[in-house]
Amino acid sequence: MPCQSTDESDASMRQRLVTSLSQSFPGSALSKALQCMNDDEDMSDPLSSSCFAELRLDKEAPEEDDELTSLSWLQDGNLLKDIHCGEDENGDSLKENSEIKQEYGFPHPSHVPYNPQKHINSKPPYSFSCLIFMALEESPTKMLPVKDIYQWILSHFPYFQNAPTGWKNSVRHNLSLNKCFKKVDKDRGQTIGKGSLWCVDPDFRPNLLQALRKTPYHPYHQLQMLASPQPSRYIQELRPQPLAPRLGPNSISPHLFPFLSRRLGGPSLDIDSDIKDVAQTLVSLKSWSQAKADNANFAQGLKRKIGQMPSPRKPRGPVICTDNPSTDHTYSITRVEADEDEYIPGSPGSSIDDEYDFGSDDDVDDLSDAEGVGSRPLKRKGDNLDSEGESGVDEVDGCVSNSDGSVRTPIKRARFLDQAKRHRFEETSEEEKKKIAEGADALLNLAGICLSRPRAFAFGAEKLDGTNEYPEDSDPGSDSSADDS
DNA sequence: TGTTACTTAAACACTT
DNA sequence: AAAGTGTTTAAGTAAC
Repeated sequence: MPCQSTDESDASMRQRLVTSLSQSFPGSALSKALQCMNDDEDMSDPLSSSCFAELRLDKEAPEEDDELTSLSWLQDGNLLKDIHCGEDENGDSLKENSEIKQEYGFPHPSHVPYNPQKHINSKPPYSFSCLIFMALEESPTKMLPVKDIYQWILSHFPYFQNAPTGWKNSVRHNLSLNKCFKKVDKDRGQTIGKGSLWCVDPDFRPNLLQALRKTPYHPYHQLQMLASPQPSRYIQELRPQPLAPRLGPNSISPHLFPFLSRRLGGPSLDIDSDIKDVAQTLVSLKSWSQAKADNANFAQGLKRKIGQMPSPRKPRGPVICTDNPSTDHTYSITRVEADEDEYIPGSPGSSIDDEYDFGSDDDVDDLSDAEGVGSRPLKRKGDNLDSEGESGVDEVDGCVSNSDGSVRTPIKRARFLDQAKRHRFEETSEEEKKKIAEGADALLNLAGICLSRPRAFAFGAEKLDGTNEYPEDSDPGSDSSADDS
């Protein structure tokens, strides 16, 4: 399934990209930024400043087959299965259409950026608790009756408009059972008719943020942010630590996607700056793809290095409060410790972000928190006693029991901290691996997108209105090497 | 293989 | 009484 190749010069490619994106975002800062960049012809090798610079200059892969440069190895492992090339007369990729027409109710394919307004047949990749959380967070008062939660979900995820009504039951079920949500006291004079107002329990908000971070398709939120001049606070809080973030399969490389990455990882809320970043990234990707074709060792070395990395299916958890899934946001969650590292919503450096910081030397305690050392058992709503079999904490000596029933005593905590230190050392010594992994993640992302939607650049080319119109021939992988794969 | 997270379905009580 | 809401139980799937 060869992709269309292009003989266009980089300049003309850039021009077409600018034109297309400008049309997609008429009058926006992005258009201006693109035009500004277009006027500035001095686009000196943007690759050199990206994470791929190191990959491109990799000299350690002299042997093996040349066809690796064609990225065909991506397909060897069926990584690109179900990915098709081509467009229909409307400019939509055939792949896109095939997904729209896919059988109803299936989970959204992981290799395609999720657009809830477009992939209306795809089951949203968010759990109900995440959906409820988003609804509540986007509410001005941070509290909603179930009816309005239904409405928010319906309006933001049209999938549910045709879904069986059972999903409403699931929403209510979640509200009832999920400890992250609680009813607002009725004595506040609200007259909302039936039922109560529901809100997020502040104690568990970090858990929900964490859960949302763990879900793929953060870019959806990023796009929402672009469209919204004042993004919801929780979106801002979805960011990881800027220092040496761990990138998961769906994470954004700060080098390749500075805009998205900054949205997830940086404090800046300078929209224009970010838009310019994403525009530059788009052009950089094109330049990168051409530079890549010139280097026969590129993909080969990348492949070899990826082989040293953990399985791509295994999430390397960009964001975790703990390694223990039970400490997430579930019905039996463990509370994020507020005593040692009190969570202050929206405040920089609050606990929700600490788990990202592997870059400082004094963050072992942060790690410990991230591992749930300071976690506290969760009691079910209305319960005065810990549930049978649930983890518990000894309030006297601070021993913490894990969800597996083991108790983390102070001694165990010390051992654990030692493990955390060792882990961090390994992290440091694996610095190169991490960089390669970041590049690999981004490359897989890029390759999947470029082959499935040959005129799209990751998430950046998606229109803010969600209509998915892509710049023509802006595909960084549409060079001949990738076409043959 | 067992555990956990999550979804889905269903029943039932309560409220408006 | 009907509809909506809230709670609870149970079964099933998927990932780890």
